[in-house]
Amino acid sequence: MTPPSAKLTARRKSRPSFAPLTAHEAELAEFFVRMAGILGVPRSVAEIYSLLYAAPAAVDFDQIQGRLGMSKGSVSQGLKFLRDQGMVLSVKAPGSRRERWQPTASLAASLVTLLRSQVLPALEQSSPSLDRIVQGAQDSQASAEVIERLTRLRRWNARALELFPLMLPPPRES
Amino acid sequence: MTPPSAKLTARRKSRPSFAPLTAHEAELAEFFVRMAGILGVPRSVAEIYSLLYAAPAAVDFDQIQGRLGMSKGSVSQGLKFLRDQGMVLSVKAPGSRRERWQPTASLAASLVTLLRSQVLPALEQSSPSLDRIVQGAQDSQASAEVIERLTRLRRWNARALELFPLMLPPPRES
DNA sequence: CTGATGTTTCAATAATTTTTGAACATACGC
DNA sequence: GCGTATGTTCAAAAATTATTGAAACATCAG
Repeated sequence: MTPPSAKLTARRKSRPSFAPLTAHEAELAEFFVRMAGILGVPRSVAEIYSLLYAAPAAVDFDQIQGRLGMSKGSVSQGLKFLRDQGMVLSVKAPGSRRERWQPTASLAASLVTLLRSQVLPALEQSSPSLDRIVQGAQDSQASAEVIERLTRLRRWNARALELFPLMLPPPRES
Repeated sequence: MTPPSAKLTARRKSRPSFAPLTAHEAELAEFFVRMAGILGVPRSVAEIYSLLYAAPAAVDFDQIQGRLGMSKGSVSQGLKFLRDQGMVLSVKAPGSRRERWQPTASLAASLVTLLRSQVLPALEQSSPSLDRIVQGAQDSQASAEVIERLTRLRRWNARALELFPLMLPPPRES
């Protein structure tokens, strides 16, 4: 599979053959993958972020694909996700169309954004539901115990809903 | 499929034909399912918990299976999960072998336990990894920027690891 | 003791999620 | 403006995760 001479096959693009991850890079990736897993973020996304996180400089599309050995589709979708979450940003080298990626400043902020994007919609959707449910429990002659439980649930939901926006201002446009 | 008369088929056990969920019960279940989804807890487990949560009294195995329309296997596994997380407990009616289930007192406490069970192992596993990684970055001449990032990551990890045990005493045996 | 009742186990199946790759769009350097 | 380097889309395949159901197991009432 490996061409005898790189020069011969490299007439056109000089496909660079990327280094596999170092042991440390792989270990860091496992860390990010584990943590991401808790929030339901797919492995490929965590791997991409990890690579950028430990990189000495911004990394371009082909390097990501090459070093992680994943498909173009995955890299594209993974970067889209990370971009949408505000976890990475791209810089363009002058005189090249190619984008190069790096993590944004604060991982903490990114995580809050990520959490918010998962939890907030659920909370919002639930608010009217919980109102109806508590109402229903009171109308039917539910036990005091159950009404107490449900009311507490609603209180939590409302409180979380207030609290979340305070944790960080919503991501602004660039 | 439906027998003409329940009495005829019910000679032996009087299979009780369970009521489907009320609208409010279903809505509450959706709430729990959504929230559980964030932590990767399967739908069936959330449904079981929800049923118990809104029930006026402890609920037995067959009722859970019947009202939720799920298999014995799912009910058994779901209860095992909830039991292991300390989210439900069983009471036995006297003179009956059958267990009846109800939610434990504090949902909040249960959630912390659940979170812990997901996050703690990841943190613990990661600790030595991160040490090695930071070490490696320093040994090789990584950029100050990267070393800074990795060091911060390790600090976080360590802090979280200290903090978690404080949030709630580990579940004690009964 | 024993047999029916109540529960667990687990291999097979179903459902869901993730990844791939080839076709399609875009825009930039020339 | 053209042609191609650069990225995106999306349907299909692969991988993962959840559910089922039948058989094994356990336990207690009689």
